[in-house]
Amino acid sequence: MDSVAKHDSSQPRLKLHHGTPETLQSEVHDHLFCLMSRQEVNANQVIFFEGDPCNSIFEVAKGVVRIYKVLQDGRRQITGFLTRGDFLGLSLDDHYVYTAEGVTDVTLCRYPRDRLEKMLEENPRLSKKLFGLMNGELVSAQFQMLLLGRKTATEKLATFFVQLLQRQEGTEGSEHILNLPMPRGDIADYLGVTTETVSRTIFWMKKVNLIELNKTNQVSIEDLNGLLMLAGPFCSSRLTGTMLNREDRKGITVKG
Amino acid sequence: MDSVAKHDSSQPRLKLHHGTPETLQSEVHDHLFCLMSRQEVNANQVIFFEGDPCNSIFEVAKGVVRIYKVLQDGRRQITGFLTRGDFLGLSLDDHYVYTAEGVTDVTLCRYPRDRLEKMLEENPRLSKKLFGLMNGELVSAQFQMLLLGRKTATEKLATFFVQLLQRQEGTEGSEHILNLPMPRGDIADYLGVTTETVSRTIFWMKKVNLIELNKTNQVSIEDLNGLLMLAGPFCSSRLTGTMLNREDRKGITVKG
DNA sequence: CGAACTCTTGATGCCACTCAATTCTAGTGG
DNA sequence: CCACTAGAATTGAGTGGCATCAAGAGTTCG
Repeated sequence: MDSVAKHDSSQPRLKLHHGTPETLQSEVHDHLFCLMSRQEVNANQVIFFEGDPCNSIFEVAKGVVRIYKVLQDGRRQITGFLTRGDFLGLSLDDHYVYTAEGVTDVTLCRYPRDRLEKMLEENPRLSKKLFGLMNGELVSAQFQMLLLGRKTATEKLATFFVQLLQRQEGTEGSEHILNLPMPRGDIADYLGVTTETVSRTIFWMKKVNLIELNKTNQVSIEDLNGLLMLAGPFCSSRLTGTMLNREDRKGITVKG
Repeated sequence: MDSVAKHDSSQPRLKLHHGTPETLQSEVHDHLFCLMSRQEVNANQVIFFEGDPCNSIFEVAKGVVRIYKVLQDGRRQITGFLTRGDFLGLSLDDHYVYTAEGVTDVTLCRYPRDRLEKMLEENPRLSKKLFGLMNGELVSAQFQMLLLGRKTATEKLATFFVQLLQRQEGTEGSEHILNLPMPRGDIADYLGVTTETVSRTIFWMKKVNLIELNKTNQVSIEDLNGLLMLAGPFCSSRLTGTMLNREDRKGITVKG
């Protein structure tokens, strides 16, 4: 096979899942097409539990999935929201290391793990692509650790909005309309804060004209630069270009 | 060169880096032996900066390395401490995504990235091994997100101690002596707290007889079960076996 | 022995959590 | 079409865990 990518590249999309170019997903998908079976999952339905034997690997075709880990007393940390093209359960472990649930109704492509692994060994190209996928996840995991350990609630929310914007870049006609398919509690558990804090922070952002709240699940971005400043320049390794120092950020913070 | 591992394997080690069996490292090491060059790094010396062009990949042969990301104002999040057998800069990106420094004096094996990548494409076995390595890192990154987002300072410290114990399992004669090669500030930036909090928490643990403080950089574990309870049952996916509920943990917390 | 650390300890303050009440929203059945 | 209801989101008041600021005590090393 020649070196030209097979998949549709008609429109110049900038969609960056977890910092990984979309080309990867498509190519993996092509490679695995033969193994695929479909699966539908309802909102809030569990796809698999942490600790379940890992027989299948999934690709999200439609909808949003949350993956998370919990402590015994119920404290939950959502480690990612997965959308079209993202992979679920991608590991060499015998057991899933996190629980996966639908946020919305979800359509999944399901690949049997044993056959996938066999293909991996036989096909270096595929192997490299999956390697790239995992790498992207690792990179975004490190960004998330920075966020969880060192950012304030406001900065966390700002970063989250910027992340979502990057993801849906090019997919929506309106550039600064941001949909929030997940409830506040999910956002909170993703950012390591409480729902109340999410709510209050969103209100604050509205007050200082960073965003506007259209519906409960939809905000419009009024001041992208302001958000970027709050989020910090490296919020997901691309999109920034502008280096900004602390003073600038402070300027935003007191503005309202 | 034959297939027998080159480095010392005289004693039955159970060392689990980031949840990955040590066998992986050895095998990768053997595969890459031909490419290797050595490099010495002093304590607190930078190995590479985040954003530097990524021409080399490193394996830690001796010493401890910290990898971290920073915000503009200097807030730092350490995303990992790497020891013998761990890989540095393992990614397909053109630039390093974190900064790496020696905690102690460090000896590194250095592999040129381009040649490593070529080998990856030609050698599915090697590819699979590296895949496993990355997978392990991803798994521990998810544990760390749970820790950073949802655990209290005390639980964080307890988890950290248990992690270190697992790592040095089998390498030391004395089972419950724990060495802390890194300063308090590093521990703080790894756990998302301040040095003061680390200091106070360690003192508290001593007070309630969970640990004993031998030297500044060495503690002895007096009550491993107590630590495990505080850390939570899944603190790094193995070693636990015992499921414990909230009440038990509370019991510990008030004990002193 | 003193300089420069790192680590500890104390006092105070604030951000975000907790608890609680109200409002909003979406879905249901009359 | 409009109550009615359950769950989600917001809002408010009060608290507490951890950060901040500031000394003081060890430790290392020339």
